[in-house]
Amino acid sequence: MTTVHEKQAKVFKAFCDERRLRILELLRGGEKCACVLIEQMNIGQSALSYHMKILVESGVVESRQEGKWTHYKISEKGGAQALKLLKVLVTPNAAQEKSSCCGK
Amino acid sequence: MTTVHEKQAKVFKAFCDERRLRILELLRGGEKCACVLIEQMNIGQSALSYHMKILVESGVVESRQEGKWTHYKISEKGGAQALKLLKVLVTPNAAQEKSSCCGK
DNA sequence: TCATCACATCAAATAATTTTGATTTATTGT
DNA sequence: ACAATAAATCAAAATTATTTGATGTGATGA
Repeated sequence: MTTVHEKQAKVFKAFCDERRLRILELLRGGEKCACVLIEQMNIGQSALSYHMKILVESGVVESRQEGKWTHYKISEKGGAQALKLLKVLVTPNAAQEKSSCCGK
Repeated sequence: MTTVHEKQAKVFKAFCDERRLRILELLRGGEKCACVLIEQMNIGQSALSYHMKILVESGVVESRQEGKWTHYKISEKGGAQALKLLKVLVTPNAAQEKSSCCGK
């Protein structure tokens, strides 16, 4: 079973790790193929693949196959959705309950 | 030494964990004291304290001491900063490099 | 078809995060 | 000053995440 919070957490997994932020920074410069990311990142092929999977599953990055190469880029749609979700998460509800505790 | 990516990752640590998302959801309803969070969350006192520390360090939540009670709420400023940062992270750079790889 | 390349996947090892229970610190009321 | 309470902190255990090296898969070109 996968809760709504699990799904939301998945989106932000993209941004809570140093290496993935570095990858995203590279992708901000435009679409990159995996081989470029590997050499720019000083990371093993297998580890990169692992991080790319997390990024793609977050929706923030999309991949495109071209022959035997895989190209990655930031997903406009995914980015927009992440922003929208974050906005909700940090915005107080319309209906504010009064904290009924601590004598307050 | 703490890199810029470490600092950025810290902000999104707030959102990449199920339990912290649940806490944030509760805080969206208004300021809550730790004791309320503990009973609503079904979590140990010590574990809650751990998560609250991460949330506060992310800047997204602020705490207020009132006697022996600690109250937490979503930080308007912190939320806005997180949004601003996320927008940058998912927005392509003005200067797009052309991927010089894979014969492209 | 065969060898090669790019990347995904797997299992094991390693590292980081989270939970738990005990202890400490600060605050309150007696 | 003392006992009681809220919550932070600590160390150990439990759980997850990440890296590594080996192997698998699909595409390419000879």
